[in-house]
Amino acid sequence: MKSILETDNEFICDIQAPCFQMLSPEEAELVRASKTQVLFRKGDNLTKQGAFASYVLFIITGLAKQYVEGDSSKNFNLRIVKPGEFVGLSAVFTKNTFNYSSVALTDCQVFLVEKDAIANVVKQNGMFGFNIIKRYCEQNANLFDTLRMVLYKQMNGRMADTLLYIDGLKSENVDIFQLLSRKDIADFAGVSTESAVKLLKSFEKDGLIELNEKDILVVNHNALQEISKRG
Amino acid sequence: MKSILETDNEFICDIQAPCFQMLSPEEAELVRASKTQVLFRKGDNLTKQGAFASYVLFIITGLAKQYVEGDSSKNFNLRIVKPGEFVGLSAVFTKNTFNYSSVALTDCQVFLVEKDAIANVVKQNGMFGFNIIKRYCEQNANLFDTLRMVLYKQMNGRMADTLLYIDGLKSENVDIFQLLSRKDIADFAGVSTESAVKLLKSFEKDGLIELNEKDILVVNHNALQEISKRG
DNA sequence: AATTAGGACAAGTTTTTTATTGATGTGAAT
DNA sequence: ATTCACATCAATAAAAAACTTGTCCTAATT
Repeated sequence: MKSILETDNEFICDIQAPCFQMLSPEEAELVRASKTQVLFRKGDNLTKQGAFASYVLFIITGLAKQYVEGDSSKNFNLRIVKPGEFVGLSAVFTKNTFNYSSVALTDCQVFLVEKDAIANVVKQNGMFGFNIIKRYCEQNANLFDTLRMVLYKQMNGRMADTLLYIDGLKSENVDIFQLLSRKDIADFAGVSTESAVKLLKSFEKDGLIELNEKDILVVNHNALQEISKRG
Repeated sequence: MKSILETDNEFICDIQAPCFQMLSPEEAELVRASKTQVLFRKGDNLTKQGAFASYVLFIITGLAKQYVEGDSSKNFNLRIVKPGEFVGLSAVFTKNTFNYSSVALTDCQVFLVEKDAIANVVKQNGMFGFNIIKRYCEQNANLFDTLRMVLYKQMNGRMADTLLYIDGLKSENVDIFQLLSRKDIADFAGVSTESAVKLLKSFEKDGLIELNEKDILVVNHNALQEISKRG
């Protein structure tokens, strides 16, 4: 009898993600030996800000949101994590604790690999290491963009950024907006929930977007980008 | 500026839990050096079944529920974790992954200690080790009781057990029932939610308990124990 | 001093979740 | 074959979250 939560050992070999394809058989074995697969259900925490991070998470299927926690329910959303992406890469190299939380927006099949295994493989396999570092830098760059956004832009610009970002995920995930509450969107834009509601209404009135229940359709892409630029 | 989520380093010294009192200053320092404190918000996962377990959790304040996950939403609740108790002790000695999930029923201030630190202190300090083992054995014994319950008892007996167990927590935590849904209670008794509702009604009709909204008052303690014994 | 940006609060509405009840089905035990 | 001990399904009611809107307040900008 095998629980639905348990791992099929063959799974890692089947992974289509480019970064695992470039491993030699021995390296793949190294990873395989220190990995486990977990089904995170919708709403489960994948990581908790401040908790010890002894492993890296690799999303196989499902979507999660990554956020930083502030004081009492003041969260700020950093990004949506998609299949093929890592969470907690910083754990491998330096940080011993997660510096953000993340939560499953849908059920997520996730791969956990102990950080030592990843570190060893990185040391052995330059191409793999390069890829990991590249991913890490990308996330970092996005973090700078985010920082700039909250530092220099005001509500309209931030909401425009948020909408453009989420809309960009729609190609791969049509129902992304169904998974997000107004509070989620507000936490991406760094505004209060009420302000988010009002901003969305006003964007709709101005013909920039269309609101259908929870779904949001970006109608005037260029104008939104203009607002984003103006700040 | 210090986030509410961050640790006050002095906290561990102030801990009143007997098991930390018996450490020598150097041992306390060892623990302190590999610990972190995290605020888990109501609904956050403290542990996730199947994820790597590199640390032990010690509850300072708040309540959590510990449960095993089965197939799609078939969970079974093991226990309520109270302040002064550990979660994940098995990680220290053998198991590399958590074999259960747990979730905060209220906001929880939790202490995480890396397992190596605990292991080292246990090796040095016999009394501390004895205490840890004792706690671990207690949890284990409860597990056997639980196993017996689901193996040999049927609905009425299981619900009686569940009510007696939760009622036993009321002395320390009057509003414990407010924190539990009917599904939670059902998952403790290992019955369907609908059966739980019906059982509670029937217990009320028989004058064993009183239902006031979410709160449950055990009126006839002895009769419940009798039902528990009969199975 | 006046305007602006945006949060806080309050109150109402809608949607989602939880709880409840009855009816029906099933497999094990008699 | 029948009963027992449940689970499952469906429909409804009730409670809790989430969403919406308007009003007011404050700190920064003009």
